[in-house]
Amino acid sequence: MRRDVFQAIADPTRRAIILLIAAQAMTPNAIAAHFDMTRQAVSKHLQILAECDLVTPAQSGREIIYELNGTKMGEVDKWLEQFRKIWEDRFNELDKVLLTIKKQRHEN
Amino acid sequence: MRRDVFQAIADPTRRAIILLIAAQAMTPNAIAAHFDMTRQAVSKHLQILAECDLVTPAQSGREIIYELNGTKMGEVDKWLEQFRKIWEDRFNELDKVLLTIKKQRHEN
DNA sequence: AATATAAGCAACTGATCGGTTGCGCAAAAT
DNA sequence: ATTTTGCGCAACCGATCAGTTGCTTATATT
Repeated sequence: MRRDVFQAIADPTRRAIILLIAAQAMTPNAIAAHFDMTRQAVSKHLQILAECDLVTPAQSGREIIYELNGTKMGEVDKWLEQFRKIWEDRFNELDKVLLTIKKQRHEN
Repeated sequence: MRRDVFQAIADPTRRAIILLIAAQAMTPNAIAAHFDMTRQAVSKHLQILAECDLVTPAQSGREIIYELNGTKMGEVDKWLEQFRKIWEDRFNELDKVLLTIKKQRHEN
């Protein structure tokens, strides 16, 4: 059971769920309605997301509302930080040739 | 064959490889020396990383030097961008109670 | 020319994954 | 009080995965 954030966001369905409840916290049934798959399947994904604290369940009567824990996403961001410098430097190297392309990137 | 960047960085070994060649471009054999696994296993990982352009092979005689394509990591960063606002807002909501914690976070 | 080395490719294997169906339980609705 | 609804849990299944061994090819070395 290696449940880290990276493995959690690897699945496209899981990413879609995250995006969905980012806008609005939801019950498993409500989430499942957005996908072509069983509630149980969605529940499994939610369980995985909950295991690594990407999502927090809040019981309300017989319903369980899952909401996004946005903070946890920072872990991925932190890992990415290591490379941010590299891909910035890479741009600096190609200064002359890619200067125009760089400009375009900043324009949109 | 769903070879997206997210699936690529899901594997811990793959992340380690990325980190390794980020510092220094390497041949499969050189990379394999850093892990407790066969060269072929590493080669498979490299193939996956290459398939989604996270890594670029450069033939040099009979050797193939794999180097990191840092730019590609931006795709993950772009996806993360959607949530950056959320996890910043979350902090603003909890203003009073978490102010001290926020301070601690900024101190280290 | 013979040998050693670097690497990709193919076939196989056990483990994990994403999904299903079927069940039991507790909260709402009737 | 009975039924419906929302949910988690468990067992099962086919597909994919991470790793292995064995082979071939091509470039260096001797």
